[in-house]
Amino acid sequence: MNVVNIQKSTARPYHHGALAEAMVDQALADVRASGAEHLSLRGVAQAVGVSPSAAYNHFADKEALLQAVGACGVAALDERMARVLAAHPGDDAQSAIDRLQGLGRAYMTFALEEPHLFRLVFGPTCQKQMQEAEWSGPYLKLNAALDELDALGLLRPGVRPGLDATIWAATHGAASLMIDGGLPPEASDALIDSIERLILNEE
Amino acid sequence: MNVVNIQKSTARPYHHGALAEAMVDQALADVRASGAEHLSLRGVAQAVGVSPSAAYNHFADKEALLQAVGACGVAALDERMARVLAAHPGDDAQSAIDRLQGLGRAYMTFALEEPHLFRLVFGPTCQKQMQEAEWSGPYLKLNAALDELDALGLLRPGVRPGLDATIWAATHGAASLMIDGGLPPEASDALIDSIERLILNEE
DNA sequence: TGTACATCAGTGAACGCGCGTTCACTGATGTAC
DNA sequence: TGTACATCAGTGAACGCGCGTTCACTGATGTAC
Repeated sequence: MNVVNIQKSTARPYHHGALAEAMVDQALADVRASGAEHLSLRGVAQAVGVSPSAAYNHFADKEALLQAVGACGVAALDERMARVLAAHPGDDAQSAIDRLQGLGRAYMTFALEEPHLFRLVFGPTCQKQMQEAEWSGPYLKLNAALDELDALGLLRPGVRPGLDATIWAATHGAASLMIDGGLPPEASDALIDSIERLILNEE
Repeated sequence: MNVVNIQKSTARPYHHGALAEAMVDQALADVRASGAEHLSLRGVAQAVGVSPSAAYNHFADKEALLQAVGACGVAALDERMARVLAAHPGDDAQSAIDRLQGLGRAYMTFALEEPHLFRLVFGPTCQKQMQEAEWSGPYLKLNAALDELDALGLLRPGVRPGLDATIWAATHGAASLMIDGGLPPEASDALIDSIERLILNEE
């Protein structure tokens, strides 16, 4: 008899209020769970409790939603790297080395813990974002870590030019290969050791 | 009036004869052109001139076809690398260095020229193949090239353990990043220079 | 302070599509006697 | 050498599905006077 009232009090408001954000969150969760290639706009809308077409008030198309998810992925990686830097402040040699090690480890850990997100971030869907400056965060952190090592005289002479790209490539490649089974997950420690042997002055 | 005869003489035989091979070839072309994610079993069947269900006499499912395509991709990469080795025989230092350089360059060129195939080969579809020994070809070639450099005393001391994985990772990472726009295509030369500076004894 | 109205953010039904896979079938092939 | 028959490799129709996107619409919001 008071069913109407109960439903009325429970009813969702007609306007969601933060639909764009809610859809990105849901899509992020879906991608994390099963990969961008299985993401469904309709599925996201349904999970959020909204009709399929509502999405088009906030995103041009499915790809735009995926790009937003990709941006979250970059942010997540960047945050992990920032945490590493915060955990190893200090101007001494050991701190600088720890920072570089930690950045590489964070990168590979991210890939192993969030393989689907990692693939989206670096995949064709997010190409444009990568070409633009979206990447400055993680890349600049690596670059700065190398500059610090160099300033402390820890790098072998002549080795610094291009080293940022090389180490990024090595870390990224190891991450990718570990995800796909080309290298075992334990390879990350060996990689970090190997890189240090290559770039640091013998003490 | 002799339409029937003409058609008869032109008619395809009921049995294709080499359908499996023809489908792999067609699928390979399709993947090359537009990526594994857009491959359609029905499309391949149609292009080959056969009904959609005919495929199931030769492949368990679509993924099996894709794995066969992936195997072709690995073979193509391996062949490029083999050609490089053949082009630089010789026991001298320069030949050994040229071989390593050439292998890396071939790997990155393959990625840039065949990005879709590269992604398939290293993507989740072919994970099992990667974990099994399918990979021995390219990887063993790299490993052998490093052994040769080491035997000639060209590597910096202490640097050889794990170097195969590190260089594979760096090359693979650079290839991936160039495909996705994270690094410009010209980065491959810089990468090769950088690696040489890292691993070779100063002359 | 109240009201008209433009704008915004939803609904829900429909369009049109291509897909992977199954099934009962038939034409072709090759082998055993 | 000829024939029966098992097996192989196709056909083509159908199933069932979920998808991205569009469209005309309506309820809610907020702003100008």
